[in-house]
Amino acid sequence: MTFKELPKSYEPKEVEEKWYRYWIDGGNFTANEESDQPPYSIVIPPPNVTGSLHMGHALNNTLQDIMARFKRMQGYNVLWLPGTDHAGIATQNVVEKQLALQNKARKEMGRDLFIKRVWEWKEESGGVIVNQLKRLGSSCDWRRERFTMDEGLSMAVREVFVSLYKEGLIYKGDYIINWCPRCQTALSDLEVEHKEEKGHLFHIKYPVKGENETLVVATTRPETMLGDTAVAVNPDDDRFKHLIGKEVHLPLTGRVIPIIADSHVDVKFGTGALKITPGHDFNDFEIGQRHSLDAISVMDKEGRINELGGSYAGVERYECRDRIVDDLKKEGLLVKIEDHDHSVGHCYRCQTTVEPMISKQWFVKVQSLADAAIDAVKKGETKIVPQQWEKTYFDWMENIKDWCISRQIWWGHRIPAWYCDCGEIIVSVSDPDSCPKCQNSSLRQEDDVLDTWFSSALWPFSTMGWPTQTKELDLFYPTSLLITGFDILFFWVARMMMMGLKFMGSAPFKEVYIHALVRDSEGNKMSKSRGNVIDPLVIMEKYGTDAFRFSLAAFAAQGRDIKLDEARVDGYRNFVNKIWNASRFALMNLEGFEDKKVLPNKEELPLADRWVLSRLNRTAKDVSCALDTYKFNEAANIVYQFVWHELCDWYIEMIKPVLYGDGDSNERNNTQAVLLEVLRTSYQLLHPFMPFITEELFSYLPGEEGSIMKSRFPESDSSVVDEALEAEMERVMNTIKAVRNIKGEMGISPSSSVSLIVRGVSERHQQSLMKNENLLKIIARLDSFSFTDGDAPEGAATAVVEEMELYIPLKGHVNIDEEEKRLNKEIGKVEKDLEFLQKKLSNKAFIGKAPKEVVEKDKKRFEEVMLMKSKLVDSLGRLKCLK
RNA sequence: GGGCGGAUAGCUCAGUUGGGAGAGCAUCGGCCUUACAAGCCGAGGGUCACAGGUUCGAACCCUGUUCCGCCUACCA
Repeated sequence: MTFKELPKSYEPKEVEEKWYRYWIDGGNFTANEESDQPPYSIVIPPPNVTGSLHMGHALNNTLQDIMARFKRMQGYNVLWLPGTDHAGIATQNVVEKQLALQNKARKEMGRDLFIKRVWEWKEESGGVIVNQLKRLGSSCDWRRERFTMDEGLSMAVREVFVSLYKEGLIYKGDYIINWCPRCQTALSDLEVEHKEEKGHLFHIKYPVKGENETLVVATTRPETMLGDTAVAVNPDDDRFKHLIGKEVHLPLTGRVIPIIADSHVDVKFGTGALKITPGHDFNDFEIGQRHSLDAISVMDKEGRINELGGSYAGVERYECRDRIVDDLKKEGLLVKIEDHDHSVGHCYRCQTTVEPMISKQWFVKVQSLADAAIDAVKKGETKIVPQQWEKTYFDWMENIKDWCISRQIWWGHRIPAWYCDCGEIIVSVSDPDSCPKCQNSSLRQEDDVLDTWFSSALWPFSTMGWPTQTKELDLFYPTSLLITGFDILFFWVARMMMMGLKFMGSAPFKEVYIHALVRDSEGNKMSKSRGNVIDPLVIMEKYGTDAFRFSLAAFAAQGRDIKLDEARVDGYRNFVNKIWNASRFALMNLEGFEDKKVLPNKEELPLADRWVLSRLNRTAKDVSCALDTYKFNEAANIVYQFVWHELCDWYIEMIKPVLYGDGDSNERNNTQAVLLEVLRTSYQLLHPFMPFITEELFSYLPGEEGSIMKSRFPESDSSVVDEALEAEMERVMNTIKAVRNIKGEMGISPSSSVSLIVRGVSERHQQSLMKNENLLKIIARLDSFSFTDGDAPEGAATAVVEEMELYIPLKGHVNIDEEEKRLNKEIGKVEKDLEFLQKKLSNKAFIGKAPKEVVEKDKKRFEEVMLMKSKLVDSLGRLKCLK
């Protein structure tokens, strides 16, 4: 048999491109709706079509890919369904900006032309993030890629809208909503970002009508006084009781408004008198409703004062604030201005300060939907991991308010409602030809489009063909798992829960894994404005995709944000390199290997081989277990530890004598077989994390054809796990470590050979050590290895491993002072242990109350350590005699 | 205001039923040992934020405090 040799170093780039193409061409990512394998499904959190890959995406998709590849290798029929989101406002903004460069405006173009332009943009640039996901190695079923504006998904949107409308769960009305004066659209509560800002509290005198008295109100937004329709005081506030029912002159307007009593007013805040502007404040709106006050909108859609603002008409809202303050000062009505910090709402797309406004909008009545969504999690139909997020989910769901779903933009699903001159509103899945009431055929469709999250709320089933009852839906809904960041728990997860339960009758996911946010190494959120963004593509380019993915997995501890430290990525790049070199070693040492297709009986194998197989099986079990519970960091660390420190540091070193020597060819063949088996299994364990290098290396293995993706994920064989054997190996390893320690501490060059004499060994251990003599000699670099029953050798360095005393004669270059120092150090350590154990064991309460096993264990330890100490002290005594 | 999370080695972080604190990087010392110097071997380094409590025993459970982060809210 001849074997391919590996190139000297791993070149990620070429390998990654090669294998990704191979996987795609081979249809390896394609789910099969005809398969009778158990289904496993994940829908991707669709990134914005405008987006480009950031760390959040990279983490999110790496974790999904790990699960997808893991489950696929376990024999599941995996569907990982990808796609993008049309991102209404964001996309419209992007295209508008492009148009602005050409001095064009959306409104001049007209709706149809603009939409056409957006589609063109989508075709050209919308694929960026998809390609970046591919670069990451994502094993999505790209044949099923969806876009929220696809025809099928749009149909689902209409179905849902019409159905909810008919049931009375969608309504239209005049309410106060968040308005972005720049985007010129309504926003839902969630789309408003609150930020702490330094502001002022203006104290303004409102003269009481017919009295020689003024009522002072405090406000942060004096410009809204133009829309005041009352002043409210607390009904229990003695200072103002006599004013309730009277009226005040609203300064600068000539209007007169009532003084009302409402318990919402906080006696202790400001002046205790609250001006009420139902047209521009959420609270005031509610108070206004309670007291049947008029709600006056004094601003236009761009945030300028409108004609109802009298002489201020046309003035921008903040400019108006200054002017009003000036004017109040002139009239002597401004009492004072205090500094006051408060939180101000901003548009999540453009950061403009939002303006609460009264406006005709469409809403979803969410209470009943939310109740069902709460139930599903309470019953365990959907499990949220880590569980702490359930509380957040419940909290939000329990306090949810009706969802404003209409947006005054063009890019999105246009609301399927048509208006007839006769006053009829037709809500219908298909475009109506004429009014069912008056037969008039000149109908006008609603201008507004739906919130993007309305369509993404349907994602788990609309992408599988709903409302058509497809095979995919049958097989893959509900999905097995959703992986997403907590930042869209409300935006998206909660809404998918509501819609899935409503329209599919079951929750869309069995489990939801919520991962953390990726931050910079200081712990700050990455953002363009902070300039601390680490571009995942740059990292992939520098360290390779596998190293990057492995880093993300290793960082992904549950419930904790990730502070990405590039040094660790560098460390995992070295790990990739290590794997490569270990493989290279193996392939260089396969001379004469005959593949017998089956592993030798373990009885025939030497200690090292049996040990590595035992460890390997344990590792396989632990990795599966960790992945099943979404402990990605544990899984990564377990396999890292095994491959580097057990396989490379110990096993490969231990088998070198067998592979290099000209000894028993059968023994060598066995070891070669074991080495290949361990490598193959390691690649399989690593594959979900590092798809590329493992596929590449797998292809070099003799006897392997086809993709590692199609191979079976390692299942642990518990009959191979052997604790006694692992203990035996540990004794050998500790012996080697003791020799290395003496050499290191005594300044003896590692290459200089020394003798090892073992005294006081038990018969069993002696046999085992003798069997491994060759191994000990080579790895510990000994020129002789022997046992003695007689006196301890003189002039030797000493160590104690279990019951064994180890002696290394130091011959001519003996350094007694050094060895004395070293022994004292060892004795010091041992004494500390003894002191601790002594204290514990002399505590009657401990002996009496602690479990027997624990007490026994400590007693045994105490004896062992006592023995060790006496041996070390003896050695020290003998050493002193030499002086 | 409410809620959640964090504080462990110089740095970044693990530590799930409470039983003598771990990793990687960094540091120090020694090695070109024919897979790998992106490596190998050895060593040093922690009153697990603070104060109480429960327990034979606490990084872990309970209470309180301080500092940091995030989410959320009708903070005029």
